[in-house]
Amino acid sequence: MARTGRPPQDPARRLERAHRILDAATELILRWGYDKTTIDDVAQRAGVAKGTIYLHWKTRDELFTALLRRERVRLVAEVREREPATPGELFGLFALALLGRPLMRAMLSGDSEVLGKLTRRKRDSGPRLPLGGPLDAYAEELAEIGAIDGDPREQVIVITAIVYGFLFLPDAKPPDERIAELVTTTVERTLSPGGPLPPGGEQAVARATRRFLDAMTEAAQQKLALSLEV
Amino acid sequence: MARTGRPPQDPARRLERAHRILDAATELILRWGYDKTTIDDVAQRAGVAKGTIYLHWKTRDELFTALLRRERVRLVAEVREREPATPGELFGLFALALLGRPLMRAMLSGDSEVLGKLTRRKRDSGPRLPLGGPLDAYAEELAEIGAIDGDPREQVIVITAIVYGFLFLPDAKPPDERIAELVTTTVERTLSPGGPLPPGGEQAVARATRRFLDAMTEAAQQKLALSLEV
DNA sequence: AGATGACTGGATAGCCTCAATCGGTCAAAG
DNA sequence: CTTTGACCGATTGAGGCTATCCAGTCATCT
Repeated sequence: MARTGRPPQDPARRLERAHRILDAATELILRWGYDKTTIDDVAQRAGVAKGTIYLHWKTRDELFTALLRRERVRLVAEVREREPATPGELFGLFALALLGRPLMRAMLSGDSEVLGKLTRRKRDSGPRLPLGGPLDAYAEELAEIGAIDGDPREQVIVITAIVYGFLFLPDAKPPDERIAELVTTTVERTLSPGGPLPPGGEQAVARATRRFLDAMTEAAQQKLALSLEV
Repeated sequence: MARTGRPPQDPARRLERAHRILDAATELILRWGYDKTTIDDVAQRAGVAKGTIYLHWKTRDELFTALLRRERVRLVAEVREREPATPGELFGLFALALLGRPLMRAMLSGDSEVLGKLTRRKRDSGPRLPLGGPLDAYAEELAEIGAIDGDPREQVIVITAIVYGFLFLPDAKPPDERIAELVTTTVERTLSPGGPLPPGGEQAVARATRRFLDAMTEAAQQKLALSLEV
């Protein structure tokens, strides 16, 4: 993703500069939308020359990709820090984190106001929710533990639908925190088979949840790294 | 909505003609989208002269309004015929009926491919789901019976989110019938507090559900009538 | 009376041209 | 070496003009 030459003088400073550029880009895109945000604008706001941006990314699109990947890393980190112990808590926190990230929401809803011409391109390719293949594995694991009844793959669809539905509530009445709680209880009730978990089940669920977030974190960070250094 | 003069020769024939026009309009709008469907097209397909259409509706928009209202009447009728006895069944059937009605789905999702310039206008004004005020009353009633725990108004939001989420599943993998089932069980699990209903509760729920559908039917039919006569 | 379709005028699509813009490059500067 | 910003050329969009289209009307016909 980044330039092909060897790393520059001070990798730390270089990274810091990359983040400064991404900060500027994020701000401008949220303010003016993707179409109206130019590389010159970003450069000026980041306090670098235009050419410098091209030392980090080959094209405008790659800059934007990096930006989204950074968002995802932060989103996952935000969720992980709160240490959810159940799927309900997990997705409640995901919903909350998504609600607080306008760029992610624009991405998921295909908001053409913000994304401009990227609307179709990114939406068709990228994953709909910032959860990749690990989600299926997680559901599988929960099923084995006995914390899910029914087909795990189908439950993944159900959960996706629930989170989506809450994110794009027509007039989003309750405050974000309340929406997150509602997601939590809805997911909880939907997944739980009714019966109690086997002994040690809760710990197993908590461990599986932690592992899922670790996997997400790892994957997200690797992707981001591709966008920040060779 | 319709013309101000007195009713024409044979009211029954007039009504049949109105429906023929709406049939033609529905077909064309689904095929070409709203923007590209002209009154001339509709007239030709319905086998009437253009002026005749204006004997029924004052403007193009009113024709479209009538069309949507007819869709809603049919949707509600379809659900009611299947006699759902619980909220779960009710919303599962709603989801199923919505999935089978492309115009309604386009409306709800704001599909600009189909709706063209109507996208914003209608979406901002009309109700998001074809469920009006009666829904709140229904939830209230269920709460009194004991079939809902928590704030009924909030549960309405939850249910709305669930149905929405399932309707616009990113890649809609399961077949429609399965989606309907999933909606049913999700709503069931979300609403019920776990404890058993009081004696006679099931009948009470079934009665409330029937009443809700009656109210919806009545309201929808009245609105449609406004679009078809005087 | 009800029904028709030719007609109107306001809006829109298409097209062209020209100027400004902006993504991307690279020779020169530091 | 890293960084810069003037420069290049493709793309975009404003402006203007014309031809077409189409919602809505109404004189005419049945």
